[in-house]
Amino acid sequence: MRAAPTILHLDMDAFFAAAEQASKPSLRGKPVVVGGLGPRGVVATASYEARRFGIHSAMPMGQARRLAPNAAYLVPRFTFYRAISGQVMELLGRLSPLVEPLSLDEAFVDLEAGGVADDSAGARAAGERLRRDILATTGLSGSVGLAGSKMLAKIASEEAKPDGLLLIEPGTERELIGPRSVRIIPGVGPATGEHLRRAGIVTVDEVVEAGQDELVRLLGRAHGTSLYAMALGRDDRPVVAERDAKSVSVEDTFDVDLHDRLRIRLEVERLAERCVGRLRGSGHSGRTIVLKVRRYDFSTLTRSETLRGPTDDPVVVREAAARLLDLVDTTGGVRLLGVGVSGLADYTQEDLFAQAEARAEAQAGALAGVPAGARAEARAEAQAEAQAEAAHAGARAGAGVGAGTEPGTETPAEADAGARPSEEPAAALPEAAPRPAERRWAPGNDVRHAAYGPGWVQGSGVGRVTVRFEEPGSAPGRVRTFAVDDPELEPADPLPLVPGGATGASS
DNA sequence: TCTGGGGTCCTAGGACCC
DNA sequence: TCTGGGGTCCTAGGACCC
Repeated sequence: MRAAPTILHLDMDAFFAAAEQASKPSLRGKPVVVGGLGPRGVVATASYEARRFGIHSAMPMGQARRLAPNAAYLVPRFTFYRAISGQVMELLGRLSPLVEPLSLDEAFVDLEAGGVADDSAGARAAGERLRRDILATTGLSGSVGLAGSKMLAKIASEEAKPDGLLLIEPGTERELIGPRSVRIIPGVGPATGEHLRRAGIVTVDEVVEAGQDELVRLLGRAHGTSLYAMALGRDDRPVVAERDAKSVSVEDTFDVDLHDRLRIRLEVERLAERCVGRLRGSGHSGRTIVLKVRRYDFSTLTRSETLRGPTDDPVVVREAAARLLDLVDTTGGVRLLGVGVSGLADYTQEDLFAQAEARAEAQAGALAGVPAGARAEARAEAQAEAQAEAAHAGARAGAGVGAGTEPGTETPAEADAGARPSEEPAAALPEAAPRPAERRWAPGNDVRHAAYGPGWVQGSGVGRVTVRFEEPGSAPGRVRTFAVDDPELEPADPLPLVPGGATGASS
């Protein structure tokens, strides 16, 4: 807790929905819901107009549609949001070298480290200027919290929403948060909140009264001590600019439960390859393979296997995932499958492949007649050896591989593309299907018509697609309907929200 | 039309080692 | 002769966040 409120927390207001409203004039002032549009979709973001109907993040789409049948329902366009996020993060970077992004729409900034503010007046001025700059360059509003610690800055931005700024003067935090619900403290969710309520603890002041020992008894060592400190306003966590990724994972929920064991296995293998594509894209290899299975009854289990050394070989990961699947009873059906890799090492091993392959082949030959699992293990071990040697020899293995690609940033389409590494040993897998019409013409996607110009998909079905022709700077536009295979209509990139601005989106 | 996808951190038990 | 006591790694599950 520092003496001046120089930690800033920025949170963009209803980010995905606001970006859609900014890019689609006819939706401004209207309820907009962004999220999965399939039978098992949930709300990612609801515009403030939609929130008035009771719609909120993580709500099942079906429920949202019942509450607001006339709202606009759109698929998320991550490439577009990422481009806007990049503009915002760039503005934050001008304030300080210490910027800690928490997601596409949220970040901490250490103003003191940037030398832009060392007291309340300076911090407030920097926050107000930032909000103006964000509006000018993106057309969107963000809320700013300023305080002497991360926790309080985050609480402040939440209180300031929407489109506001709140500065918590150091020394006033106890009176501000004391009477409030414990749920305002980041990290206290539904389960912890309920746990505390049953112990008679509802407000932040009551957390303080309970004392550290009681909280540790109720919540465990780490959670108990940190909650007690937070309730007292004590939080010395620094703003950290670079945080290393700890894991990479991909998962799919299926529109209908999967029962066929072969199909389940095939999906696991595809997920494993997609996961490796992302792993490599981020310049990592990893040692622990995790399989996640959500069953028909929503019960979720994970099975993991730790290899002798890190790998980014699609075959090794695929075979490990398949072995893990053998440990799982899928009777009754499966609604979600996921594959992840953790225990990440900071390099890829592309230049080690030749060695590893040669070794693995030699060993596989020696192991003829040994079960597949054992062969894969031998292969992983051979790789681990090759890697250890390379690391020892140069410590520069894989430097620069995957440059320019951030982890976890693909759109579904990009992820699909990345799912098939060029070394691709998965010839046995079916070819990627062409993008189905439902995806190509998903509601919200940008299009361009040879005669009518830029617009966006309002809806599609039974061989037709309805397009509204408007763009960020235009007046609300008109709607026209076309055949889904109309040669004059094609998908398009998002247009800049602000004249002269760049979206950076190219896909 | 009940419940996404990508993460982080913590706990707890057993194995293993000194 | 009723069993030690830590660390560390691995696995599984759960809470939480956006």
